Amino acid sequence: MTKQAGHADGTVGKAMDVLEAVAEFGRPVRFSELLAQGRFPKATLYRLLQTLTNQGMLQHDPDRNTYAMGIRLIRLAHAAWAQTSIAPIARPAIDRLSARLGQTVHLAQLDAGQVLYVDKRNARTPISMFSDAGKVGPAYCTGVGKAMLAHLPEAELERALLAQSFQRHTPATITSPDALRAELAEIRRAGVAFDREEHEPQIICVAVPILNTAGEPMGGLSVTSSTLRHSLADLAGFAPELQATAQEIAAQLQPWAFPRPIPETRSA
Amino acid sequence: MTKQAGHADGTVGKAMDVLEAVAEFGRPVRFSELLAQGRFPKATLYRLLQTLTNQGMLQHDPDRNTYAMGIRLIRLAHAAWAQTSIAPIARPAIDRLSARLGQTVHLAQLDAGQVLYVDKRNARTPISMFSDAGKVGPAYCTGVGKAMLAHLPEAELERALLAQSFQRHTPATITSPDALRAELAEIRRAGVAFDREEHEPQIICVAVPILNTAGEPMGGLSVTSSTLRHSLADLAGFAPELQATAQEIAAQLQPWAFPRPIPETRSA
DNA sequence: AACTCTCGTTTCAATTATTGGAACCAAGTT
DNA sequence: AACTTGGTTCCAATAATTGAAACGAGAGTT
Repeated sequence: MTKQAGHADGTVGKAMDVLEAVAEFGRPVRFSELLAQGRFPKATLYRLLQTLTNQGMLQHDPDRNTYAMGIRLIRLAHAAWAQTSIAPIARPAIDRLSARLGQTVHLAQLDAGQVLYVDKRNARTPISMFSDAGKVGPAYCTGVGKAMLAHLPEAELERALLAQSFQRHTPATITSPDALRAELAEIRRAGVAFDREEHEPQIICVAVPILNTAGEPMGGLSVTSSTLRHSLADLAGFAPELQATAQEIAAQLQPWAFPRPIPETRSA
Repeated sequence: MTKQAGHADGTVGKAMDVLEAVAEFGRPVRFSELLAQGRFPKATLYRLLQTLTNQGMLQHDPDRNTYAMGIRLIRLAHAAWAQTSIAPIARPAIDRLSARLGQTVHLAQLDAGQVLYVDKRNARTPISMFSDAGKVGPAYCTGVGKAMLAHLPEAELERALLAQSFQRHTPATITSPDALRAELAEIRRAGVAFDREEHEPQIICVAVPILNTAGEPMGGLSVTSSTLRHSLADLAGFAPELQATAQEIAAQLQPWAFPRPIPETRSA
């Protein structure tokens, strides 16, 4: 029978699956726990784990019989962060924006139709940590998500839309592709996107895309607040500053000649 | 660097090699550049790259025909961070320490006999990022490394010692297990460890372990400086503050037990 | 235009690794 | 001692990987 669509090519695909399974646990995990997920038969999972451990991608604690993320993986992740994330480049600009606005600022990138937060600043605790960044969220109901989706080439947008769950989180959530398309057109026209309590009640935000010279979205930048402290109109007032910062970042981005976002499916 | 980690077992091993090769370039890299390394025959390398790209571990820029680290790795980085790191817990304490001392502060954990830096503060640029942290270093010739090794249970110390390269970096580097054992005994007695230009010339540091109630080292904390600015005696003056902070962190650590449950970040 | 050189992609049969059911072992329970 | 749970190993059928070589697409060059 055919393998399930999406991710399953070769041994490598399976190994990456295992890696992610371990990652998702967020703690050292036992063989049997992974086995219970039913992703792979016993012997296969066993050898996969062994291989990954040999490769230093996982670490095996022989006492507790648990597996955890390995040092090599951390090194690679570090490299990925430094190289393909726009965060290091955007950092100074975001520092300034955050200082000037004194609001919560998010920097995100699009990853397979989802929003990956790569940096975050908060007025109260101006220290940015990776523990804040790195989180993944939906694109269809967040400011940065919609801002980026709005500027995606048609073909890629198509794929991205398929990846959306359109789950209703609040009364304001956009729950259909068509409604989202309309919203995206409006965002494209206005140049800014708003999150009108679409993801969480009382949480609102204004966002702009960071575009390369080809007009493709390389990232998104947003100011987030709550209805208790700001109105949408207040947030709209931040838009010019956001735009300016986004363009500043975009300018820094060019020399690096970054690869385009969302590689995704080939052939099949 | 050449490949160290291993007998390339299976396809997975080779894939990881390719991943690391790309990482080492530190920039988007062409197919031919990787091919020129002679690690793999043309077709093999080609398919390996394709697989990794499909898996989101690499990104392919079709215009420039280059490969770069993929975004999926950043997600994994976040997981690794949340899972192996005491940084989120230690953060407030380190903030305070850094502010009070105005010196470069490192927070590290022991990982398979190596030092994994999980946070770093610098007086000049008080923003801590994963690009600073995430680095891996030797244990036998760094302050934090020795501080942690000194408090390892005998069995684990044994394993850790086997993982040390004892490579000479400077005239002061400790280059034998026996010499290191003696140094560790002294550190255990004194409660603090010094790096006396053992890793890099002119770089010195004072470090203390962060111990749990069982006396096992959960991490290490250090103040780093250079001989141009401080003497070892100066650094010794920081020791009490370091100790206090280490204990503060240790206190915060207890309630969380060992593996800290990850705050849920699910979306779909 | 024709030539050619480089770079990337695809083919295909021989080789090799992967697969996973089942047996096996080791500890802890009843 | 019998039974359960959790982890490791066997091994023949299967499916993937392999890589030399052919192929195609551009970019210069003559």
